[in-house]
Formats: sequence, C-alpha cells, structure tokens
Amino acid sequence: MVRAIADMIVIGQMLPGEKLDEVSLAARFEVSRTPVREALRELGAMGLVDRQPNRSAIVATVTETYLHSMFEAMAELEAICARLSAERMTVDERRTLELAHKASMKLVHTGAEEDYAAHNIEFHTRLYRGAHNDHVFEMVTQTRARLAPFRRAQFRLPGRLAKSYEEHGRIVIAIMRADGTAAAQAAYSHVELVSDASAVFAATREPSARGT
Amino acid sequence: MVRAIADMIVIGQMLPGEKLDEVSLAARFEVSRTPVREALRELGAMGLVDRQPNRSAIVATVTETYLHSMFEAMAELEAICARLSAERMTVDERRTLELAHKASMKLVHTGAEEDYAAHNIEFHTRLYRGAHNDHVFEMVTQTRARLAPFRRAQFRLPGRLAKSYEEHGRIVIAIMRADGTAAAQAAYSHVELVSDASAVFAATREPSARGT
DNA sequence: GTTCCGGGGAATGCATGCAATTTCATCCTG
DNA sequence: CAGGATGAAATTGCATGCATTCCCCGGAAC
Repeated sequence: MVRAIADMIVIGQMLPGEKLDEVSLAARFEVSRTPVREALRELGAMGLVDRQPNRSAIVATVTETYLHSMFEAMAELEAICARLSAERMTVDERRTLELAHKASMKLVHTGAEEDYAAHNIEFHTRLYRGAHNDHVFEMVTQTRARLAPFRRAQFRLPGRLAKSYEEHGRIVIAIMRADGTAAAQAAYSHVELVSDASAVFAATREPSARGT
Repeated sequence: MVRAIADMIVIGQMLPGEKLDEVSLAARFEVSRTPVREALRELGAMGLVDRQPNRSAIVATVTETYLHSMFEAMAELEAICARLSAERMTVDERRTLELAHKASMKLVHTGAEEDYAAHNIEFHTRLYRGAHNDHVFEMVTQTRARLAPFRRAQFRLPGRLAKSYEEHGRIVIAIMRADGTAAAQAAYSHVELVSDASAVFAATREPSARGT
C-alpha cells in the first residue's frame, strides 16, 4: 500500500503540496485509517510526504535550495555508480547494457518519448545495480524517487532524446573500457544536464523542514 | 519517541537481532500500542529495524555483504563531503574545524576514549555540514546511524586514537588548502581504516531483505 | 534419541470510538 | 466594506478490543 501511494506521488498523480487525507485514502483502499496512518508515517520517513502534528500529510514540498542539493547529490551518486560499474560489472552486465543502449536508438529516431523514458529508467537502474553495492543502490533509488515529482516531462523538450542518447553512449563506452574516471565524469554531467532540462518547480512555501 | 528508540539502537543498548516487542515498548513509554507501531514503521523505513508481517520487529540485522556495502558507501559519502567542504566551507567553518581538531590533540595524549569519540562525531558532522548540501547531509547522517550498531568500541584498539587524529589532520590540511581531491582521498581512506578497525559482527541469519 | 504434530498462549494487524486540535464559514464590529 | 472573532464541522492522535497468525512447548510415534 505504501508502494501504491508512493507510486501515485512519483508518477505525478499527486502534486507536491497536495493534501493526503487519511479518511479519503482509507476509503480509497477500503481499509481503516490505522494502516493508512502507518503508511503515511513510512512515506514521511522516506521523504516523499511532509508531516506536521495535527495537520494533514502533504506530498513533499521542497525549497529550491533543497531541490538543488538533491540534484547535486544525484549527480554524485550516479557518478559513483558509473565508476563502480566500470570497475565491477560482469561481462554479461556490460553486454546487456550495451545492447539495451543500442536498441534504444530507434526510440530516439521514432521520437517515442514514453518508451524512451521507460528505457531511460531501466538504463540507469542497470548502472545502479552494476555498482554491486546494495546500500548505494538504495540511496540512489530513493533519491530518484524523491526527485521524480520534480522532473516531470523532461523528454518533452525538443532534441532532449538525442542528447540523452548521446550521453548514455559516452557512459557505455567508458564502462566497456573499464574506465571508471571517464564513466563517472560522463554520468555526472549527464545528470547535471537533466537537472537543467527539468521543469523545476520549487515550492514557494512550506519549506519541508527535513533534517535527520 | 522514534528518536528515543533510534538512540537506544544507535547507542547500543539494543543489539542487532533483538526483538522490539510492541507491548513492552508501549509500557516503557506509557502510551498505547498504536503510536509504538507507527514509530516502528518509521524506524523500519529508516533501516534501523527489520519488519516482517506478523513477526516482531527486530533491531536491524545485516548480512556481511550489506554491511560491507554500507562501509563502502560511507567512504564515498565522506569523500564527497570532504571534497565539497574543501571547496565551499566559509572561513569561519574552516577555522572552527581546525581549532576543534587541534584541541582534540590533548584527548589523544590523555587517552580519553569517550571524549575523543564525542569529538570524532562532532568533527565528522562538521565535515558533513561543510559540504553545504542538505540531501547529502541527510544520507550520510542516516548511513552513519545505521552503521553505528556495528562499529562499537572502535577506539578501544590501542593506537587507534593517534591514528584517527593523524588522519583527521590530513583531511584538515587539505580543506585549509581548498584541495578537494586530497580531502576526498584522505576522508576515503580514513573511513576504510575505521571499517577495518571496527568490531564487525555481521548477522549470521535473517538477511534483512532491504531494497527499495 | 530424534522428529513430527498439535494445542495453548502471546503477539501482531486492523477496526472502531473518543478526545483534542485545526479549519473554515459565518457573524459581528470598527 | 474590511478585518477579526467565534462556533461547528472535520480531521488528526491515541486507546481499546477483537480476529488472525505465529511461536513455543509438550507429547507421541518411529
């Protein structure tokens, strides 16, 4: 169930700042309020929703500063994954990555934004797995989920597909060469560009007071 | 309350694998089971406790592989913080860091393990803050908390205090020079050594099935 | 002696009910 | 007409109760 709510947020069915009413959610999932409350608490710990005492949980809202820090962190994490992938991927993993990348070329040509977005997620997930570090995988996955509500429609911008494909290519080449440094650099700048390309709408109000 | 339970785990009052009974905790905090359940859920999301359906929550237990991945991730994160600190710390932050470091020298001489451990935490926290990236700060703080139950008594080993002090010194020097690369390297190897020095006891069973 | 089976106790999962706080609308006042 | 106060509805926080599941221990069979 937390998965279901999380997806609703990540997919964008719920926009940052929107209220998550306990009774509505309880009705929607046909359960009592108790499990809903627990799910919201969990989502709060994951950073996907903001909670304040005696106030409705809302889809996490984030200051521009914090959003920037997440993008920067994402770039660092992707760089780590790329570097470790370059050093550690098995031959099978490398081959699969390269094949998937090459196969995505025709999605670029046909301009299939939806399909390319799916491929993109898979591509990056491969990178995260290739690092062979479960904790890094968790962190990067969770960061991506928290970033998702803010990078909607990144492939709508003209030419972005081709650019993304080219950048992926650079990462793949570095990984095939087992060149960790180059892979890290390529991955870092890739995310940086995504961050620029994103329709970044930061919360004007309600600076989600995070900080463990 | 989640803070209280989390502290009990991090401080080491509860050992990995130990059961967290809902009714006992409810009695201990003089509340009903409901808030306890929610707290446990939150701790589960934070990775400090493992939960399985219809089974007691237990203090997070971790496979040796996963523990290793956390130490490696910690090294990477500390390296990032050190590099960013070298690039971004204000003059005030740099000065305070250096002063605190130098002041810790006498703790090394007197062999005050407890006090040095406190200083150590503060020193690293300064590094995390100096990176001026809130999300990285969150990640590194949470990782440290999850690692804490497994690195108990790292300063008991003879000579570890002096070694730690020396390594801190290398980091400080690099930061004062604004040499991000050197700071990152120093921080990385520092954590690596801590990982070796730690009394690493991995869970034999119950491979905490994490993975977002 | 070991292994399999079953029952009692205990603990979790969830629903419901009540108190406390918030929120919104209406009304009053300047 | 604008702004603030007041009261009621709605919503959250927590306690309690019951159904379900699991765990543990004793006993019997091999």
